[in-house]
Amino acid sequence: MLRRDSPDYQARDDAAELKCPQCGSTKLVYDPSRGEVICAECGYVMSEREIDLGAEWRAFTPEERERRSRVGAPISRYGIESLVTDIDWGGRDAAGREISLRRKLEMLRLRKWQVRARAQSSIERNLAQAVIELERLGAQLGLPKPVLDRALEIYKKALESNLVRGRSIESVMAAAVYAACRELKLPRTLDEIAMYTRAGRKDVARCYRLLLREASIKVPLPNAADFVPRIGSYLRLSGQTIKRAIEILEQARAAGLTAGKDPAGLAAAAIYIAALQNGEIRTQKEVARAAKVTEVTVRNRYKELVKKLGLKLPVKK
DNA sequence: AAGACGAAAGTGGTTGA
DNA sequence: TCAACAACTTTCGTCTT
Repeated sequence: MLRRDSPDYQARDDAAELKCPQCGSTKLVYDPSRGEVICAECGYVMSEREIDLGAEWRAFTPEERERRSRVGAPISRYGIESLVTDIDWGGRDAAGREISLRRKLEMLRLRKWQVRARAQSSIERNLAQAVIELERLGAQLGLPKPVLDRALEIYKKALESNLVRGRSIESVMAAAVYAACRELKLPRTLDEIAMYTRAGRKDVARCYRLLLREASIKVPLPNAADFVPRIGSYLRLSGQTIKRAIEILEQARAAGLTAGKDPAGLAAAAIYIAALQNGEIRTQKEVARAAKVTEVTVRNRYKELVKKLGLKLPVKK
């Protein structure tokens, strides 16, 4: 995902110097909910894929740490099954002797708890796998911790609603991650997430819809403006241009041009126009690539926006 | 030569019967 | 479950810079 030739890659290196690579300012603001470091001067987004590995709480005493910690020892992928013991029916001990009624009753009780404990552990076992999956996805997509937390919450909900049975843990978790991204307005497309999942896009999409319906998860509609900062920073555009693009989108929304259109395409078109107006020329191809849509879509949207909104473009010489 | 443009045919997903 | 449908993509020829 993070290619060596992408601006993001560059940005990550630059972030170590705590200096904006665009304007050189040292005034940097960290937005933990998005996992982005933003230049306060020009709006440049650096190292958007930074991951917060720490806990989101602080503890000053060991007791506090104990109380606030929600995790235990690392969960190992293997060997969980082998820890389970079966208690046999039948009233004989290991040597084949009849055992007392008292002992039998005690064993009955033990067996009952054994079964209960195992029923619970099946959920936990599933969850353990799911967490592994979540961490893998999170690392590959470069998602900040709040998103991962939220994704796990959603996944647990799905698990409780019996939505996981019959589906792969992987695809349900991918759907949960996608939902969490949408909720927290961290624009990741379904394709990006599906790219790192064996289940495939279709499967993930189906699970996602299921989540929305069955687990009553509400997700705000995708907003084209949410895509702008990411695309803008990829193209190394100035803060003004990004601001202008968002303005254009706001106008478009007010004029009712955004309904049913691919938000990424709209964002790309707005950026293309804004860049042109500010003299930071980018080709349609570049913008399209950054927004992960085709030139044609950028073109169609941009033509539409210019026409319907009566936007003025600088005359080309 | 590269970018912008538009037409036409193809694709995957949604909707309504 | 199927067909109609809208939006987007792919492809390609033409025009502009």
